[in-house]
Amino acid sequence: MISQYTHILENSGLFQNISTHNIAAMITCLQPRIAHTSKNDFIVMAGDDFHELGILLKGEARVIKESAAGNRNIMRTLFPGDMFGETVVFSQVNGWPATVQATKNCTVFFLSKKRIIGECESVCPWHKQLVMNMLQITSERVLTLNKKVDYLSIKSMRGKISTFILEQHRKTGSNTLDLPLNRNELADYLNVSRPSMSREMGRLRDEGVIDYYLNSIKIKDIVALKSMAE
Amino acid sequence: MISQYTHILENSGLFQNISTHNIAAMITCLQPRIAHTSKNDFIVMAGDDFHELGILLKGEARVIKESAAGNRNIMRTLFPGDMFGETVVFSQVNGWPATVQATKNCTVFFLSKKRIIGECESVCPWHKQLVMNMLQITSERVLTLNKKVDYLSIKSMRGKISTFILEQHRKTGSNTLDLPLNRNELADYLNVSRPSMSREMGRLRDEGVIDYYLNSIKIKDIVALKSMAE
DNA sequence: CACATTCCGTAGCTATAGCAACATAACGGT
DNA sequence: ACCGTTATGTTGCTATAGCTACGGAATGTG
Repeated sequence: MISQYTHILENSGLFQNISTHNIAAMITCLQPRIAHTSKNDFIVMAGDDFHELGILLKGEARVIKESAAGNRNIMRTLFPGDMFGETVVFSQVNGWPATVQATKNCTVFFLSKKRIIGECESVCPWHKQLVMNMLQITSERVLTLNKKVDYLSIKSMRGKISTFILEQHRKTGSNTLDLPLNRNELADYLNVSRPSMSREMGRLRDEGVIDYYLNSIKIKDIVALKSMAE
Repeated sequence: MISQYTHILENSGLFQNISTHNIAAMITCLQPRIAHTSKNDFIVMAGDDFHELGILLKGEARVIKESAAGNRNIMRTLFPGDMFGETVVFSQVNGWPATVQATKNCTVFFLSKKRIIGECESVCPWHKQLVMNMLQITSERVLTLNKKVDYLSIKSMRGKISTFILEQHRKTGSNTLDLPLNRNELADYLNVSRPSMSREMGRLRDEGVIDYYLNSIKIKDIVALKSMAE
């Protein structure tokens, strides 16, 4: 029954660095709740008081959030192995901030907060790894979000572009680098419009600060580039 | 020696829901490293490979971050009880992204990642609470950052203001509400300029959507307000 | 009360980025 | 090589928000 899904759990981050064999053994101890949800049914509703974390084992689902204005937005689409609710479960928020709706028939693996922390430490030494994984996942989420806030807080187009290029430069150390995103994705990430971004990149090129062709960028004047990033 | 600081640890979030008495007992098991740093000395340098989390017990320190352009920015000021490095420690980042510098003579409490997770479960039942606290702190940080990203992603002035007011409205349920921030702080939070914000608020008032006086706001046309929030 | 200081509202000017629309270049499949 | 599709570059117009500066209100202090 569950054992057929261990390979999915293995790829879910929560169980990283735990061998397939041990995952199978842990499941007994974790006492997950397995739920089957039909297409279009709700897995969790916004506002529900719910103290579990979910991992989608089979099917497909959508995380839907209602904006302050009352619009429903699809935040992300879940595929087998994806986890949801991990942030809410460990916070002291009283209700789920989003709705999860099955878009196909789904099988979902629910874990209670208490079980993750470990009520059976003596029996199950892998709990420590589980907790470590959980901490790692949320910590890295914090770092990602922090970086995103950094970018969004830059007001000028120039600043955003330059900072992004410099960041890539720092990672590779090279003056020629490949953008990991295409123009649309980059514009989305920086929260600007694509044409405006292209225009500004063109200006930077005209001024001899950078050169580029498609997603390959060459830094020609790093001093100037740094000054653009404020 | 350390015992004089237990009341500070008590207020640090990491030790919430653990009694003063138990904190004292835990310290033996956690084997913290206590460091004394003179004014202007560095507690941690950016790039250091460091696997501990810090809590400032005495003194004052600054978290300084170097921007992509090479500028040094003061990210925050630490006071006794404040924790730092908690995000980095549990992620797989190889070096510290910021520098922590003492601005007064400091006493710092360092805890290793391993000790927090707990190497001595049988002896110390409070570890679970410690881990819970850690998870709660980072989870709530994720939620806060998510909210901030939401606001920053709204492009129009109107959208930002309306969304913020609606959010406050949802919390209290009342049509008259007090802003928790003054104009400068609000403008900072929304990452816009104060005069532009004031101007747009004035327009919303002229159009009969809201009314306000200083930090007290009255929603006059909630339907319109919701439509402004997109 | 007088005074300083902080906070807030307002206005004019300007730079900037959004938007829509179109042109061109890369890509992928047949 | 052809064609359809997608990604990218470019441009003109316009709305929007930034910036600076200033005046008035509120608050705090001696």
